[in-house]
Amino acid sequence: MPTPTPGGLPETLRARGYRLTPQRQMVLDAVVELGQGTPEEIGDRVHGISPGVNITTVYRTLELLEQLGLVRHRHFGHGAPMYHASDYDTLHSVCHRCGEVAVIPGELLQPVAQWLVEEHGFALDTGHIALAGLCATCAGDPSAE
Amino acid sequence: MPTPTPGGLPETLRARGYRLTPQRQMVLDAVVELGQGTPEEIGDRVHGISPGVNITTVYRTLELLEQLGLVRHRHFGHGAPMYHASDYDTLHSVCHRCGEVAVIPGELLQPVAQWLVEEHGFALDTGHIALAGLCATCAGDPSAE
DNA sequence: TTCCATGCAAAAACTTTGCACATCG
DNA sequence: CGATGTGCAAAGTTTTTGCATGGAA
Repeated sequence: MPTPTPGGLPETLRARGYRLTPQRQMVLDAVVELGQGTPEEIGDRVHGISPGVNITTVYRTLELLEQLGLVRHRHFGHGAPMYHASDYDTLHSVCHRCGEVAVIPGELLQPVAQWLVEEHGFALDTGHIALAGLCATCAGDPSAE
Repeated sequence: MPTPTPGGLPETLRARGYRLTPQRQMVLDAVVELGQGTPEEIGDRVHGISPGVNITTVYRTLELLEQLGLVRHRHFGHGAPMYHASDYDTLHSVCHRCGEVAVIPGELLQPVAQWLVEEHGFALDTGHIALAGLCATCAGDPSAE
């Protein structure tokens, strides 16, 4: 679901004394266009436009963009983190077994979030982790590999 | 909270045609005694008893024990997975910022679990991931590093 | 005695770091 | 022009794999 590129990158960077570079713009664009992706996937996408961009730069840029609040990352349990634009902040479920990912309504965790704040002062970050378990297929068919 | 060592390892292994080895017993013991730990932590503990045991064996054994249902692992968002005995299956919250971990009642996710099964046939595994967010300290004090 | 399991070494996957050159402002 | 950013190469982590030897049954 590629959302239009946010216009705020140049301003956001300058406001904090950072420079606007083509690489930074391309990485942000890639994240937005992909919806979400691992650093490697984002790098691959950037390479499609500018093959010279180094994966190191992708890592450094993602870190910077996250600091600036433009992107965030989340973990699906295993492997590399998934980066996504800050506005694409959805709750997911992942299947342990086959890796299937589904988007689920974040409001589902609303009561949990409320309990955590009230009891522990803990501010739940709904989008940061995916709920793990077994998808319908894997749960119903324990034999398959 | 070290629980007494479960007695079932030899039987469980034999029942599936696996052999009982000192390494397997030591790894399981270490997991139980630690409550939970990363493969490295578990390896370190085993080394305290038998320095020759290779970390490779720890990885392979944890995988086997998980397959046998004797241990499970969970992710705290970042870094290495935490292995724990199957009966130590609790829900946790982790702070993004300082890493603080708290145990929280698993029943909190009961409604979420129910919704997931009914709507998607998805069997939520409550203990597998920790809920991420900011602890009271970090949430209230955004300046600190 | 016969496989299964282990140790060791090397590779793989993912990230980080150091440094000289390039480039934004 | 000067400070920041990038590419490149190398190293760091964590985990996996291949293979010959060792050990449980």
